[in-house]
Amino acid sequence: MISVKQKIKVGILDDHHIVIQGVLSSLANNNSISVVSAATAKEYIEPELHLLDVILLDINLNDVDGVDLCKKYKSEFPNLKIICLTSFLQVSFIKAMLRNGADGYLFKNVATDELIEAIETTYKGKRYLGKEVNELLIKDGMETNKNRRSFIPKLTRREKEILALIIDEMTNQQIAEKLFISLSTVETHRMNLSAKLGAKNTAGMVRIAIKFGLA
Amino acid sequence: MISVKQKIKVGILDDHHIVIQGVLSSLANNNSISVVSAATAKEYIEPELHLLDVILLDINLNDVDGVDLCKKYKSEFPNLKIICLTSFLQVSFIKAMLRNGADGYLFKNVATDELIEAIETTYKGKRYLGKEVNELLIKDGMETNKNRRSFIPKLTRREKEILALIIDEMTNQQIAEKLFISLSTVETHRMNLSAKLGAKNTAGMVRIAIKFGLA
DNA sequence: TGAAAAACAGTGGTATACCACTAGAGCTAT
DNA sequence: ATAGCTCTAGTGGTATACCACTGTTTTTCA
Repeated sequence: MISVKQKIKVGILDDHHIVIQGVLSSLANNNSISVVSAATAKEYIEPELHLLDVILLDINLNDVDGVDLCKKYKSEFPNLKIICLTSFLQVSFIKAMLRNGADGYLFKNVATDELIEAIETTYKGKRYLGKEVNELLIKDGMETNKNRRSFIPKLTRREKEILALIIDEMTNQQIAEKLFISLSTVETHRMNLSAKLGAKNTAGMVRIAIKFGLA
Repeated sequence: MISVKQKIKVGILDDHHIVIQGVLSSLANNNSISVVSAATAKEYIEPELHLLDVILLDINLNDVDGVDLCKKYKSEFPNLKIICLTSFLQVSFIKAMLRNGADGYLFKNVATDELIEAIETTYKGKRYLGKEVNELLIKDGMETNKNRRSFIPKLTRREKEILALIIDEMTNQQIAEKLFISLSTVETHRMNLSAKLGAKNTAGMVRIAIKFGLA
């Protein structure tokens, strides 16, 4: 593929040099991502925020709360994608970050592949949650479900209907015929479902749906 | 689509006229399937077996055991596809029929769509089990699992590995790279998995795998 | 009753899965 | 040691899913 596409401009804000080093080396050989800014204190990176497509943000910065920072950055730069990269693997933190506009959430032991995928995915406007993060939310969702408060994404009636048919091995075409709607409509619903569930493809959608108890 | 393809030649053997009538009317308007033979006793249909692509076979024939019949027909006409169409929704019968070479198993309350799909699927050489049948086998598989005897399809080490990666939302390409094998190989494994699990697509594979406890 | 949400539908792609078929290499258990 | 798996890999195609983007109509409910 010969294309002169723009590299994704990434920034890092993290207390620990070692983390920054790790990310830099992970992304060094990647030709679709360039780290244009890295800092251990927010003062150093804030003047460059407007240049960034994606920022990797830690939660436990020594002087300020990353959760608040997330909200602040997101309101100042709505187009900036924020990926939380942290060692806090706690549902409360994850939910707080997502509520405050974070586009991704990764555990610090993330593999290079996943880091790259997270950056590319959020850059494209989709949410990306690390594997452990997803599992944690699902587990939490099932538990809190009984407590009337759940992280289970709210699906509309039609979406649930279509989700069930997808799990039932029907193709979009078959679903369209069954529900007397057009193929496009089914595809649209499917895209929305995929986004709401945070799935990357059919396999993920089915897995998440079943684990959420939606099937 | 303008094509002069051969219709699938189907036969029915069932005690009850009403069932035969139902199948005939279900398939009457279908232009890819033609019912060329229907009978309430085996003597009437056996001379025509060699003409058939697919036969719908009941289990509880008044004079003879359909399970044995299945084995007999299959050995005489290996290319004949046998779909068991019965009101016996019991695991023991289902297993017996499948052991004896049946290609499909449907409950008699089957919808027209599913009947057609079953015929087309088995005609193409794939196994087709009705929805209720599948669920029953899965449930049974999970229960008997504890008793050291299970209907869970035996997957090879590599197949399990690949199945897990599929459920983990990886594409064939990504799996190939991860396992250092070619895309073709992954596709082959995927096809085998799909067949072993009796799934029609990724969605089904994931659903069945999770319900079998393979994930 | 008016705004928001949901459902519907299209265009125009690209990526991926699905499928039938063949076939060699390596291992493995009677 | 040989028949039968398992794993590997290919060809060449078709079907389906994926995706961004835009827009209209219908329903819901504050």
